[in-house]
Amino acid sequence: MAPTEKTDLLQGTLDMLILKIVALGPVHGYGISQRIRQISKEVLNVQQGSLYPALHRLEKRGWLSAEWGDSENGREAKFYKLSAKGRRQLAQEEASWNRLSEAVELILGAAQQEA
Amino acid sequence: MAPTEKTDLLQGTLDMLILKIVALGPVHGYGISQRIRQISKEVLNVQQGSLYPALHRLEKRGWLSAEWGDSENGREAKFYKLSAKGRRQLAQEEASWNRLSEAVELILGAAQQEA
DNA sequence: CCGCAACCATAGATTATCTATGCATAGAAA
DNA sequence: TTTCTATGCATAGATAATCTATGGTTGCGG
Repeated sequence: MAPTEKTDLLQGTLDMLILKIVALGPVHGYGISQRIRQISKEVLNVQQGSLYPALHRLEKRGWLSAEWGDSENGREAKFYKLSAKGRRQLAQEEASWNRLSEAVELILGAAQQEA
Repeated sequence: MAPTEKTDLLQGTLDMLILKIVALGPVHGYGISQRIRQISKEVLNVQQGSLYPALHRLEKRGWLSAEWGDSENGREAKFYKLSAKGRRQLAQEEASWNRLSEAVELILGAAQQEA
């Protein structure tokens, strides 16, 4: 019930995470969620109900392109590739993340100060 | 218009930031937003429409207690103090933040790997 | 044949934050 | 004295992100 426990990821980072995974090489949707989980050591768990709408959103914005193909398990899967526009977007989002997370760290690192 | 630019803070961190600031000593609402802005070097800017509802939420959950008093500028202001429960909550949220932000860093740090 | 993992997808609920607005007062500036 | 700005609290409504809950298909191991 505690708000921090029911959140599987930090709001606002999903697009960046997806773009980053796709930047590592073409991959299908299901594989993206697997890699995010694996690389994050089981900490980040993207729900399918978050993943697929996000992928469609990113594609619609021209940051990803999609193409049907065969997965490693011999099944139909939609593979995504990063576009040049997507690469620029990823860079921007990384910069923004760094800026914001550093700012949060500043607050968390703030020590008691006497009046 | 880009989603990352219109965000003044990372979603989900506001409660933690407020609790942390209040943990530094009793402070009124307006002062909380000022300190967040100052300590974060003008990066984080909490809107009043986000701040006050958040304060009421935190108070209702028993993490903060409020009391009217006089501000440094001789004006009526509501001062907030952290409760024991709030202190525990803050610790939890910090732990959660660390876990999640480290996970994000793992993804961002992931390098190309050959198949 | 049955069940599960792999794959895609959408609808609706929940919730956080922002924008826009409103009000009141102290002090500086004009 | 009037006016503007900063200080201070507050709410309503819009926006948007993510989750929960579904639903479906197919390949493979038991």
